Order: sequence, then C-alpha cells, then structure tokens
Amino acid sequence: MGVTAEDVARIAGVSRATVSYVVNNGPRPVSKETAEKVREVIRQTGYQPNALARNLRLQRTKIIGLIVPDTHNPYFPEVARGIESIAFEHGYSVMLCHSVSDLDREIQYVNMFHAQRVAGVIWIPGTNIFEPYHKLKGYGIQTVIIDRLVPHEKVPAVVADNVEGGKLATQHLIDLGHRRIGYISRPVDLSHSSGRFEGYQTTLKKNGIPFDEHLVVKGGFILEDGRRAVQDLLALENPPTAIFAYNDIMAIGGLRALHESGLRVPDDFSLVGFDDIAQSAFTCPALTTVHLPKFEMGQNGAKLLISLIEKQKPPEEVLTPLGVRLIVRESTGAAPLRQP
Amino acid sequence: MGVTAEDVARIAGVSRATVSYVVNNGPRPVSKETAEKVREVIRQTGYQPNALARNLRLQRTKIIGLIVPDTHNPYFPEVARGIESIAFEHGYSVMLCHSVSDLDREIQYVNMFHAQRVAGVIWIPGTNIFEPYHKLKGYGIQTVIIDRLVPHEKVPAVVADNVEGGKLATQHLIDLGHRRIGYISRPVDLSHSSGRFEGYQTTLKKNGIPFDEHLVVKGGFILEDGRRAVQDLLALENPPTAIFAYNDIMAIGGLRALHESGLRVPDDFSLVGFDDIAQSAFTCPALTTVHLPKFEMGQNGAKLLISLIEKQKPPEEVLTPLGVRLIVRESTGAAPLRQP
DNA sequence: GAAATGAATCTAATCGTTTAGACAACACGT
DNA sequence: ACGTGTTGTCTAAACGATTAGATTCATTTC
Repeated sequence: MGVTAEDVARIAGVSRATVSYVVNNGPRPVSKETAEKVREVIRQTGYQPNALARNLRLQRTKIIGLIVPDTHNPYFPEVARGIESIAFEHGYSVMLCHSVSDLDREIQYVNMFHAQRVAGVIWIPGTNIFEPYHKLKGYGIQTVIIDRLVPHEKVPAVVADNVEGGKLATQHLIDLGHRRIGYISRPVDLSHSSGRFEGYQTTLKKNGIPFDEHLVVKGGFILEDGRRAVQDLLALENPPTAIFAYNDIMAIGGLRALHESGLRVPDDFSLVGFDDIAQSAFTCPALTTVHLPKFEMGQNGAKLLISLIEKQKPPEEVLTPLGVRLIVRESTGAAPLRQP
Repeated sequence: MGVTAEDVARIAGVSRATVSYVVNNGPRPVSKETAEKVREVIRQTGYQPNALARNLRLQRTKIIGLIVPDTHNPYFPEVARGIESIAFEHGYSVMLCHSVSDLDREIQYVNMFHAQRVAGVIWIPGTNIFEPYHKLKGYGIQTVIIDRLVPHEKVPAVVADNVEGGKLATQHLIDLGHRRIGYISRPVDLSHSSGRFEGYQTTLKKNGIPFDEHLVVKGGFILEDGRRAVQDLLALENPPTAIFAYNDIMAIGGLRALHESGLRVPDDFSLVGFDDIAQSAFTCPALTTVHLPKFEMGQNGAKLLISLIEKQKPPEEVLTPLGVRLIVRESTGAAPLRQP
C-alpha cells in the first residue's frame, strides 16, 4: 500500500539519497537523466513522501494549530478562513480546535499541539485567562493571539481598532439624538478589558452624557443571549432608546426581542452591532454595525505567525491594528421624542 | 527544550523500553517502584511523548481529516463541532480544510491527508464529482461521506432523510392553500440528485399539482444568492405564492428580497427553508423550516469513521438516516386570494 | 602529466518512539 | 537438583525520511 522512497530508489536503480534530492531539489545536484528517471518512477508508483518520517527527521511540521472559542458566531469561521488561505499558500495545514470557551479544553489542545510538534499556534482566547499562552511559550511554540492583548507583556497579536469602533458606534447614536444608550457586553469580560466598551464610555463622556451602569448588561455567545439582554434592558425602569451591542450576534438576537415587544426599529428604537457578519446586511431591518475586517485579521495572523516560525521580519502592515468603519444600514434612526 | 524518553530513562536510571512501558501501560509489566520512579521523572521534566516519532513507528496517526465546502453556512460549523466532539472523546484530533466547493482544492487536501497519513477522512462534498472519494479509497484511507450518496456504490455515509424533509415542507405549503410553489435548488445540482427536490416533486404530484420547471431557480452559497433567486422568481410572469428553499441561507436571503419588494410575509407570501440553523428562529418573521440534526450528523459521521478505523462493527443507530421534522414558525401562512 | 576542482552518486547516521527477543533472578513442583 | 514458568528489565531493530561525509569519475589548471 505505502510506496516508500526505498521502493522508488530500487525501481529506478538509484539510492534513497538521490530520490530525496530529486523530490526536494535537494542540497546536491542530480543529473538531468537520473532526475527524469526518478520522476517517472514516482509518477508511475504514485509515491508521496511520508510526512511523518520527514517531520521527525526535520524536527518540524507544517501544521498550524488554531484554537477558537466557538463557531456559533460566523465571525470565527471567517477569521479561520483567512488563516487557512495564507497557511495553504505557504504549504501549511491548519488544525482547528474548538475550546467552547473552556479553559480546560484550551489546555488540553495546547498539550496536544505540543505532542504533535505543531509549527505554531494561533489562539483566539475564549476566556480572560492567559495560562494557555504561557504554556505554549514554555513549550517554545510560536504563538499569535487574535483580538486580545496580554496585559503587561509584549505579545505577537493581531488586533482591530476596537476602541475606534466603539467610538464610531456610540457617536453615531448620539448624533441621532440618543442620550440613554444601553450596552451589551462580552460575557467573560470585566467589561473594562474590552476596547469596544472603552470606546462607548469615552464617547459618552466626551459628549457630556453621564455613564449609567444600569445600562450595561452582560451578553453571551448565542442569539438567545442577545434577545435576553435586550429584554433586560427594556424592562428597566428608565429604559434606553438605543443599544450598542458588542457583536452582531447579540444585536440580531436583540432585533428579535424588539420585534416581539412591538417596538419598531428604527422609529422607536435604535440598535448598533459590531463585526459586520454576513447576516447583518440581511436582517429586516438591516443592521447598522461596525465593520471588522475578519478575513484580513485571519490573514494577518497567519502571516505574522509564519514570519515568526520562519524567523523572518514580519511585514509592517501585519503589525498595525486593522481599521474599522461604521456601516449605517436601517436599524438606527433619530431618537424618539419620549425623553424627559 | 525537547525532553525525550531517552532523557527520562537516563535520569530515572532505566532503559528507554521501560519508560515506554510505563507511559503506555506497555505490553510488558513494570514493577511498582520502577513505575513510580519513572512517573516522578516524567512529572518533573514535563516529558510529553513526541507524537511524530510514535506515529511513524506505529504507522498510524490519531488525526481525522475533514473537508467541508465552506463555512459561510453555519450548517457546516455545526456538523464540524459534532465531529470534533466525538473525535476528541476518542483521542483523535481533527484537521479542518475548506474546499470552497472547488474540486482542485479537494484533491490537494486529499493528497495532503495521504502524505500526513491521517487515520481517516470525513468528506462533505462540495461538487458532484466523486474523484476525491475514489482517490482516498485508492490510498487506502477510510472515508465517510456526509449528506451525499455515491451513485452505484455502497459507501459509508451519514445522511438525513432529505426526501421526507422535502415532502414535509411542500405538503405544509399545499395544506395552506398554495398551488404555485417555487423551489430554490442547490447550485451544483442537476437538481435530480437532491432528495429535497425529489420530496418537493413527488409531493406536488401526489396532490395533483403539475410541476412547472419555471418555478425552479438555481441558488448559491451565500445570502445574496438567495435574495437574487427570490427576485428572479418574483419577476416571473406568473410568480409563485410560496417558495421552498433548499436551505435556510437561501431562505433568509429570500426573506430580505420579499421585504424589499414590499410583500408581507406570511400574509402575501410564504417561505420555507431547510436545515434549521440558529438564525432561522431569529429572523423577523421567524423562518418556518425543516429541522436537520446537524450536530448529531457530525457525531454519527465521526462514530462511523472511528469504528471503521478501529475495525469494529459500527453501531446500528449510526447507519440509519437521521429523522427530520418541520418547524412551523412565522414565515408561512394561508395562500393569498389572488389566484385564478 | 600531476594536482586540483567539481559534479553526481552512494553509504550510513540520525530523528524519538515501540516492541520482539534475550536474559537474569526468582519461585514452584517433582 | 532440575526443568518450567513468571516477572522485570535491557538491547537493538524497526518506522521512512534527510543529509553530512566518502567515493568515483570527468574536467580543468598549472
């Protein structure tokens, strides 16, 4: 079943070394005729080098480990696709693992990656605990983090300008006349650690609107969490007239809650999301949101990791935070007149 | 950096073999004291066996290759999660690859899987061409196909009852009084090869409704394709009053087209999807659709593959097509009275 | 014409495991 | 006292690639 270099060598009447030189345009030259003969035998036998043996010998693999929290949110698949596209171009394959936002799972996968001797890891953290990163570092595995910064440490990471995004979204709502603006936060965050939240807060302050902690509710991972969060906000004694959600999943779930409560969007209520996932252009009303270059983030992450692995200087553009922009669609409008 | 079995052996004052016996509860017994000593050294050094060397020696890996067409559709990530959950339980890891519905990519990944000597492959076909499957078979790699049958061949596959789903959806619309029912088909299909389409056709016939090929339009992979498909259908001289879309992505895209055209759903127009992706419960109106047990399909696929790899008899329940059921939400209603 | 250079190839060590075969030490039944 | 097992351990041969070092032969240089 398995054709080995040995077989090819025997049939072609050369040594294993020569076969290797032909396959890899090896470090030693091979005469035209011999090379052609070997190539012919390879063609006939369908020989494919055993990557296991090669990796063992070379003490490296061409596998990139990827840990993502979950894929309920289309954000992650799109980042993953970006990573894969670059990896594939450079001859790497991607091993995708779901941590389901669980630290133990993350650790298990990190150990597995080490046993597997992956070339490097791209980690999208699912919790606020950075143990997996430090473990990877301890193993000497190159690691790139996506969309999160490790406090007090200089770490290879690809980030978007979340603060700017938060500002854009909040300012947009304020410009429309909203004064009570709710915020749906990350589930795991202490909220402080989120650039989006920071943008929200500073923009309120800049516009002289006092921050009201009652207007901040904790979101989750799935649409239902967004719906529940909006319901909570609407149930407030003094509910907001607009909401900024930390991602589109929360916003789309929230849209449903608003629909069910009979509020018309955007006439009675405004809603802004974040990420600009494909669905947001197709809700009714279509969602106003902050566009995040998800595919590019994945690409940059992979580029950065590969340059780290291959000990090259990472290209400049890979290190600068990616820009975001506000996409105004149909879910935001002038504030209703029912304010004090 | 890399602690090897050799190191552990030296420190513990035993041979490499003994270390291996301890790590694997090896084929030979080891005395209690020696075992404890070795374990202690392993703990202290943080030794983890090099999976590359082990795999090379054992001539097998614990990696499952997974080829999915794209992940724009949340259907695929959910199947993938099901696969991963079972794989993880059995100590396998999953290598996920996107074929972007491109045959060349599929073939490239198949070759990569062979070079990598993966234990088995789960393939969700992106085209109607089965070359990748035959190539895998040629390499002697166990393969399970998800949601597609190879014509004229008995092949390990996990399928849902698509025909039944198509019947349920179509009958539901007919029961509501619809007579002109459009169909949005798979992009690559000759339509015939789809169980969902078959269910649609046979149910029309059963109810004495003539099949009109003008009412069938080709869909695509993304929301925009669904929107365009519905626009095409609405532009017909004698447009339908309801549409059955082969998946929820097409339906959600279609919902948007209906919204834009000013038609009210379900008062003026009805729409049924297929798959029951998470979003369908959160559109406005919420989508009537056929529920597909996506996660379970992934799980069954992984169970089937692992039993094939480990040469065990696959459990019975894994081989029987998974049931589907109609979920009536808000996008379907009585046919409007504007019929001849 | 001898020495030096270079091209093409081969031999064999190496990567880090697993495991069959050899062997020593000891217990047991006859 | 002697075979016969059993238990615990070690030695060394795989697995299939890469590549440094040795070898051969032809060509160039002085």
